[in-house]
Amino acid sequence: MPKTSKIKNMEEFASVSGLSRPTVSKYFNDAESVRASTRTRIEQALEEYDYRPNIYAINQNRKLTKNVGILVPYLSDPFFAEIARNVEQRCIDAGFRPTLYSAHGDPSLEVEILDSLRSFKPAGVLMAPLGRSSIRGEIEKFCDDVPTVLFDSNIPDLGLAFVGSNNTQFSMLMAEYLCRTGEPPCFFEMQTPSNPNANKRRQGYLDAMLKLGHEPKVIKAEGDGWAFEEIGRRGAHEVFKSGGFPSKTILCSNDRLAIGVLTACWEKGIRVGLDPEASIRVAGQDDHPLARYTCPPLTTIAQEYEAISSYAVEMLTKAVESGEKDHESKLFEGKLIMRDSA
Amino acid sequence: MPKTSKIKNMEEFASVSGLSRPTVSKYFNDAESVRASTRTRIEQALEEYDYRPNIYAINQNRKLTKNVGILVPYLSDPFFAEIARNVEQRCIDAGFRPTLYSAHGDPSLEVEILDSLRSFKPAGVLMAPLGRSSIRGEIEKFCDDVPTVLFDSNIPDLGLAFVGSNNTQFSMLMAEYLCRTGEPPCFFEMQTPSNPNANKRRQGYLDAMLKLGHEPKVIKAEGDGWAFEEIGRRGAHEVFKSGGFPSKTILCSNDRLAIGVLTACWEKGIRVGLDPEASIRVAGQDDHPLARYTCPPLTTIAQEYEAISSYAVEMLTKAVESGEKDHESKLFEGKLIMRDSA
DNA sequence: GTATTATATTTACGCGCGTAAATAATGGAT
DNA sequence: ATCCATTATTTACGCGCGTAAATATAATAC
Repeated sequence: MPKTSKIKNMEEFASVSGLSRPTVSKYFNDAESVRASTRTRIEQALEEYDYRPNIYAINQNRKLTKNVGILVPYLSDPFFAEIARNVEQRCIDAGFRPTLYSAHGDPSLEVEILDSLRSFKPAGVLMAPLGRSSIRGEIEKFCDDVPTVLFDSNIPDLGLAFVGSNNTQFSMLMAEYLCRTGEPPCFFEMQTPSNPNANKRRQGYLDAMLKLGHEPKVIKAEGDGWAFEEIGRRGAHEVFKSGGFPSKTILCSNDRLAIGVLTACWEKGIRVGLDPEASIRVAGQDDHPLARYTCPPLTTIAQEYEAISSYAVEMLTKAVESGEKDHESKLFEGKLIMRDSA
Repeated sequence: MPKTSKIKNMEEFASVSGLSRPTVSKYFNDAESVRASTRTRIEQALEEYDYRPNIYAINQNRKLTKNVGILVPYLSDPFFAEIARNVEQRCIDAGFRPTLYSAHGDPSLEVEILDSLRSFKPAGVLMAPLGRSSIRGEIEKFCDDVPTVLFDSNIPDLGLAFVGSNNTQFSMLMAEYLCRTGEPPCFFEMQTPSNPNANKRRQGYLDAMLKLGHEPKVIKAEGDGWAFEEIGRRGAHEVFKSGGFPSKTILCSNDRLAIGVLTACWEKGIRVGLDPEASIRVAGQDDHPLARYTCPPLTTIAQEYEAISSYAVEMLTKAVESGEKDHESKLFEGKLIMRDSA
């Protein structure tokens, strides 16, 4: 395959493939828009001469690009890494060119990213907001300008749509399971949770306990930021110091917190799990990629990663194509994943 | 701040700030290149009118953009997420515009990304290759065209530079520590490791054992892909079935594998750690973000995340600015992180 | 104040492509 | 062969900016 001479631009490429530039241009915008015989000629020339249209020149003149921005709050969190991977793939499948960004837990960086995203003229943006600490005003302005679908964490009435999990149901489901199988759980969470999902989860717990006639007990761990495991570990140690948990069953607001609690238990010599020798049960929520590998493996609620991803991208595609702007909201239920920790 | 009228292009912006377009253009290319008084005028106008140059038009005419591509093999692996975050930040500090990509463990996707990266005309690329399964030819062609610094996993003689860890030293250090403090370790690794670092680590173990006069014992876990924890878990169970590990000390090729081994031990009811009741010691390598939170917390070798990141970006910056092409290689030593697992 | 730099303006061209309109060629059906 | 509908070509303009050269202006030195 001797790529004879370097092709510099579409003009040259058109001439070596024996066509005119506008025709070739049409092909690159939509391969189906040219006659089959023409398509073959272009594709043959493409194999022989390896030419790619200059993306900068392309996008300069297109009102709308095929770019899609994906923004998550914290990419080092495997949960977001995993969902971002999913979303990215769906975007490619839908014919977009996704680019991945992480706010690294910093609200001002989040706004900065949105700002630079603007100049990319994206067809749309898929965004999991930082949550509590997000600067609503700036995000709102962005959503006004760019078709944006929110996922994971909602900001009421913002964007084209919100796709996420029914966090209230998550905690209810788990609380009911825990009540059914042992001592009613207490609820362990961060004092200043980083996003509103945590509030929904607490509420779900409270609702379930009320419904089942048990007294709810909420315990809060101090700490800020995204080092959830450490916050969970320290928080649990604090609780141990001041008399221990009010129940032998601990429902954690999320898996990473639960992982920290497990570590604290280990450090205290407290055996966790279902077997008779264990004195405590611990459960999480999210089905973190490593939840299956904790000791004991963590009982949790699985998010519908794939359903959320595909639905979010579907929403965006629909909105981009139709230009509609009616706000929609879709919540997926979680599934109980029973493992050995509870 | 009444952003009076929408500014469409640099011409308009120049006129509202009372300057000529070429001057404004100079400012955006390098703010220091214009007189201080001019700079202030532009920046004042910038606050009033919010205008951003069209990045597509900019990059079309620049021979070299300020874009930098960052490519890692698997972003859902917290190790790579963490190092990518570091590298990204360094790039921003160095005045680049980084964009993050993950090959998601797929060699063909890796090549595809490089291919699309090409059309971005990046000033440079920072790449952690997939390793064993990388398609050398394609990557070589890419490195010929684009200034590329490899990190984490080396491909001999490719790119401007390689920056990574001294993996041989990692295993030697750990093996020596383990020998000093208990029964000499056996080495647990994947049968088909996903990158050449694993080979260096095995060699380091072999060297250390030879030097200390112990018989080395290498155990291989079956399995392919990036689900290291599962491979480690299954592999350990296989070993247990066929008589158990040849030593009470297990040095794992990496932390994720070790996490799987810990899980298998838990499932087998085997107590791991330093305390007298424990029957097995397990150590890992990498200082995975969650290594501190396993039960027991994992003794491991810490990679110099930040040193590697900053050195890699430094190499790239130097090469981009000077245009030099001499291949350089820099390895950082690891530090022993003693925790309770060994 | 004049000479010397440093910086800004004017003018003009080019980048690689989208896109529109008028025209020409092609292909299939009758 | 004829007509009509598709599809390709020709021509031409514009996008927003980089960039170069010649010129004009401002800042600094003496």
